[in-house]
Amino acid sequence: MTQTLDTAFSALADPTRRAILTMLLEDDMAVTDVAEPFQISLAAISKHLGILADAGLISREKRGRVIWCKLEPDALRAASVWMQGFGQFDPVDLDAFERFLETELADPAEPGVHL
Amino acid sequence: MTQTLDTAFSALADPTRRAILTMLLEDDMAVTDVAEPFQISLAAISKHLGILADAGLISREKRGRVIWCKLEPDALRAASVWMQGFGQFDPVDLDAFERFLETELADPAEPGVHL
DNA sequence: GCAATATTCAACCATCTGGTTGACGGTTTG
DNA sequence: CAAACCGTCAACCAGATGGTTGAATATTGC
Repeated sequence: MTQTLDTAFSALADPTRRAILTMLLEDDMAVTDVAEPFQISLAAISKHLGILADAGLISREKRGRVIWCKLEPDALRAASVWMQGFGQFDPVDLDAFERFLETELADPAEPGVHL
Repeated sequence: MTQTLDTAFSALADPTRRAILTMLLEDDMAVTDVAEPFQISLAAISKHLGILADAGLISREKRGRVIWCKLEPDALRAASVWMQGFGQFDPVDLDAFERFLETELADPAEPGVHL
């Protein structure tokens, strides 16, 4: 968790990592379960989780031999504030967001439409 | 302007590019003027502007031998919506944003505090 | 204790990124 | 027309990124 904006935005730039965050929105998950829907190796997922953790976007807690991953939405605050300043965006349109998540969830890392 | 989220977030991940966007927030600028406060070469700035344009975050218009760069804040909308969904952030706190811009403007690409 | 499970580490690879320099193509201006 | 200016292009480079595989480290269950 170093330079908030640099690490947060570059963490968010990868579709696999955004898909992981979307999954964690539903509930905390073990690393193996996070990896399950993706075709890439567990080690690759572990790296992605490390990047998300460094950016402060998730936290990881070891209980027994399982590591639980938890979304940390506060880390998005700085980035969100920065962005909103450019567009005077309305507070989020939750309907649009729901539709959006469907496309994100539909196919975790395969690009799809994405607005 | 391909996958909106991928290109937008990765464009925003670079501090030089965020500094450029911040400068363009004030007014449209010619490429040479955009480059002026930075120590890197004009060609490097030209590349950054290309990346910002590909992400749809700016537009470029040639008038005579000068190319004018213009902020296109709409491109941030999708990314902003995506992010707000994770934190249910309040509509932007403009005071925080002002303080934030000061640190961004203080030293264009040198990291500084940044929240 | 041993085997299976959960996760990371280390080495490696191909590709992308951000920077450089020098040459080039338009556009003014003298 | 020639010189100066604006910006991009092309080739190159060092370092980061995202992926792989195989070995290593905990922890659990039989």
